[in-house]
Amino acid sequence: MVGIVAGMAMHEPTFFILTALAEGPQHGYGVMQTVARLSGDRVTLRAGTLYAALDRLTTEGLLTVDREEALQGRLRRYYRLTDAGSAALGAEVVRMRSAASMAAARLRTHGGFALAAGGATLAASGLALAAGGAA
Amino acid sequence: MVGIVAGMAMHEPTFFILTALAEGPQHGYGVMQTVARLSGDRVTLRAGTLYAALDRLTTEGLLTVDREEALQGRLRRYYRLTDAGSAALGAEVVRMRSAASMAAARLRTHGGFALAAGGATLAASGLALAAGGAA
DNA sequence: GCCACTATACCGACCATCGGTATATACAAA
DNA sequence: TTTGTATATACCGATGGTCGGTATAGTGGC
Repeated sequence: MVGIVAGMAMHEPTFFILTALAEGPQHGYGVMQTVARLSGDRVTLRAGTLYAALDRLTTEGLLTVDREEALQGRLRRYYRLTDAGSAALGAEVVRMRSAASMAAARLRTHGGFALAAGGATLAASGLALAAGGAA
Repeated sequence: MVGIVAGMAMHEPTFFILTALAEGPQHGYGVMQTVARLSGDRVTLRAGTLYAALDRLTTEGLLTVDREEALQGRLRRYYRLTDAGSAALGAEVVRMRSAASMAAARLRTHGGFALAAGGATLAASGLALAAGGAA
């Protein structure tokens, strides 16, 4: 079973969990807060989603347990990205960018519609991303 | 004034169906082929996924039936994006780009892993890792 | 006659996510 | 004191989009 990467797109909560951990190890509850912050409170992970995903991603080899701290009897389990996890997140970034530019191009040819409300911002971010990728 | 979708991320097949229709009306089977072509055969829609999605998106107001052609007794139902559908796809493009740049930035600060090497190399390494992990 | 292609459509199964709940500790407010 | 909120992990049933397969039906090739 490949599944892990192979081009299969990941769901948004999964993507945000990996993104939250990309900067360094964090424990579950910290991931929950980071994801909320990163997404501007748009994605608020449920406990069920979070811990199920952490277990699943660990099994898949994208995450690993960094360390466990016993804080006043409460357990704090820190997770971090494995190399495979970084690669998977990186591949997802590439996939998202290519899909986004494909859709944007087709929306443009369609005519009338020009990327609602975010035209300038979108173009700017696109150029910035292109520059970053090329550097 | 995006608003319509409220930020909920769509799944990849749904995204590709909207993208396929962004250039102009197509019938179901045509969408299936366009999606396969756009994704380089990575996303091959199953009949169940396709027609269920077309129905669902029509109910949600993102698609509408453009026309129906009776071709030698066979029905050809053409769908097209509504304004809401174009807006939803545009919003999704913005969301994907912002999420991608966020993840890329965090991967960079992490140090070890850099996107600088380029998309193709990155994708290749991801696939290589997947193949290795399968063993 | 059989198979592949076009074309729409239904069905059961899978699984990630959602929403809720349970557990336990600490600290602040009523 | 009791309640409520925040931290922190974890289980449970329900939902829903996708997957994989199948049904139907006409066309064209071998």
